[in-house]
Amino acid sequence: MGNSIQPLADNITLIATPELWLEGEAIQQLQTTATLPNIKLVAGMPDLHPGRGYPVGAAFFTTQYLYPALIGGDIGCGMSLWQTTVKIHAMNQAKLIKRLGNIDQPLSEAECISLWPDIRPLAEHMYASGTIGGGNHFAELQMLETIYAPETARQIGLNRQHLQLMVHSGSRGLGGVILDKHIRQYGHQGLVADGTAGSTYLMQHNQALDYAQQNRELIGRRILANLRAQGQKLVDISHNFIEPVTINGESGWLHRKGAAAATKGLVIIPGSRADFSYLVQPLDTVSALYSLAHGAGRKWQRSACKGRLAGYYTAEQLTRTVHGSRVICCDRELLYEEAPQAYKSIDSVIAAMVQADLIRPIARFKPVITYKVQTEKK
DNA sequence: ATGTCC
Repeated sequence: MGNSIQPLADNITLIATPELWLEGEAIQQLQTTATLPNIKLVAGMPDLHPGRGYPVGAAFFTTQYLYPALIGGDIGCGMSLWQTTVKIHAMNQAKLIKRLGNIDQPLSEAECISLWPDIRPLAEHMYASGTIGGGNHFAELQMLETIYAPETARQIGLNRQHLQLMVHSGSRGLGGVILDKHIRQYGHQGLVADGTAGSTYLMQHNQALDYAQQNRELIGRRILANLRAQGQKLVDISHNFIEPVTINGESGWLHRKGAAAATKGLVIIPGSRADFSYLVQPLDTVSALYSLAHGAGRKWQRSACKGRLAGYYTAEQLTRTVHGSRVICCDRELLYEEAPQAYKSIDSVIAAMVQADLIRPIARFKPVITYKVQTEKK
């Protein structure tokens, strides 16, 4: 095994199989980024795809220097998984959708505290609290489809009779404000981590990381409250952030951009809205820079989706999937941009990591209801 | 990605 770990250069590793489709531009971006000063090691995940200058689905190890632009605006973006007490057989889709209601408006401070009495202060960024955001962000009710590791599934409390809830969201406007300010002042260059600029960024980055995690918790609690259910958060893993690490005895900074942290317990990896999501246990991931794929990875650019799909599918048709799940999305553009056809098969991404001995699958889930946005655009 | 830009 381990045949899906491909060295692209002295300092670049790519986790991919021959069957896995990867865009040339993404590999190009990976190689270009690897030549930046003080970037020592680079690992491409099997969901690697092109980003704005830098690839998405990769981890970068630097010494001394931080590259805020590598992380991008959505600092702290991540995935959480909850086990809910919503009984599958006691609920139908229509009832669930009705109860879920509209969660597009930010929660007031009082609502936040009511949902989560132990919440830490969210400072001035209350405006987006409890909201999912746009783009590829979503909340999804799911049901267990296959359990691969019954003992682990039992230990963490996975329950076949009850729905699971997955939340994908980030730091909303906060991370973007931090990056914009930083880029205006210093551009895209790397900054010494313990210098003034570097340490200021790192402090703000840590706040955004914290805010993003709290916001996912709020979203989860908000949805559970609407469903009149309880729930337990099983997993919360960020895929856009920087953390200090020591690799081969050298201390430095691990930058993850669309790469899930593999050092913080189980990881939930979503497929497209018409595909499975996998709960996995990370194994030895040092070859992948302690990271894993964060999803299926885009196959088509956002801008190409409508042109490729509009002749075949109406927006209405895109609100139903092959799994019989429903997509709550009143934004027609987003329905096309996030169509399952725009993403790779999650099985191909998972297979690459299994073959590389990076993960052990624990269970997989199928979508029941995917919530994007309920409110019509003006 | 964006209490988003046209």
